[in-house]
Amino acid sequence: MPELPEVETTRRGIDPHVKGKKIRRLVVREPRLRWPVSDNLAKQVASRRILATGRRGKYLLLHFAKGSLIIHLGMSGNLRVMPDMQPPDTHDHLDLVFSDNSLLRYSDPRRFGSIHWADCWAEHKLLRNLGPEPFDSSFDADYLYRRARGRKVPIKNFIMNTGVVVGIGNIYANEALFQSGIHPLRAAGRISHRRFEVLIANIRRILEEAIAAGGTTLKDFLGNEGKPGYFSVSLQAYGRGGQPCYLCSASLKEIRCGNRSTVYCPSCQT
DNA sequence: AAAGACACCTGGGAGC
DNA sequence: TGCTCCCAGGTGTCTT
Repeated sequence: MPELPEVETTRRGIDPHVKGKKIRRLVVREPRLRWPVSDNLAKQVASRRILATGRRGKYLLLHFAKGSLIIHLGMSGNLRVMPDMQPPDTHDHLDLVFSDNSLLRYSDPRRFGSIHWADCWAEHKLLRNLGPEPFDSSFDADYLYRRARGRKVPIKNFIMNTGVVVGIGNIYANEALFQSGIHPLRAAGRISHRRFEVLIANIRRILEEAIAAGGTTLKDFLGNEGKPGYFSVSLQAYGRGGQPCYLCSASLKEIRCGNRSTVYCPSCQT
């Protein structure tokens, strides 16, 4: 369950191995992903050449001269490049086989991921209403402050809402709020402009550090080289419920917020 | 319109 | 060993 840094790590890992490759065929062993893999997909990608890779939020993009593949890894998906066809494992649902016999293999035990064709990716139903990228200059304190006016939703839910900003999953939402000293249940509309500046700076720094470390490994995630990410050693809040706060030694609290595990320091985060 | 609950699915770990 | 229960990185959709 990749968050943005895991998706970006995957994109950077596969990029040199898929760019310029021509697709010979698409093998679909299990079409029952979050949405059924379209019957037309194999025909749509056949004989096309991948010109570039991209990412929008947690969606990974493979761009062709005309059209794109939109891949989401869900909670447990991963992509690996293989030099030639290997016997598939239980959850290896798709292979994108290239003309040189190398392939890109999609694996996803929980099948929460998806793959779609789009003539124009930015207009695809799943992507067209997404908020800005966290590293985009339009994602600033003015923007967040304006969007948050009148909103009573907890700030943690607010920043995890992909219509507000993309790419912030549960782990990094916990970390960003901890490092910003903001209580996860605080109403989004009751946060000052100044605190949004701090929050945005922390979101960016944490995501950058996680990408540099190759993502966070919990259970399922492996980079495309099969190497785990190393960011989990830097987590200061997530997974530390009941343990002492690194800043003040108070016992970190663990609650449910937005139906997800949420850890915060009752003393540092207000 | 906004907020919250629920759904999808498999696997791993805890506890008995 | 093996059963049952709970939890997990996401996010679209339904209900209040």
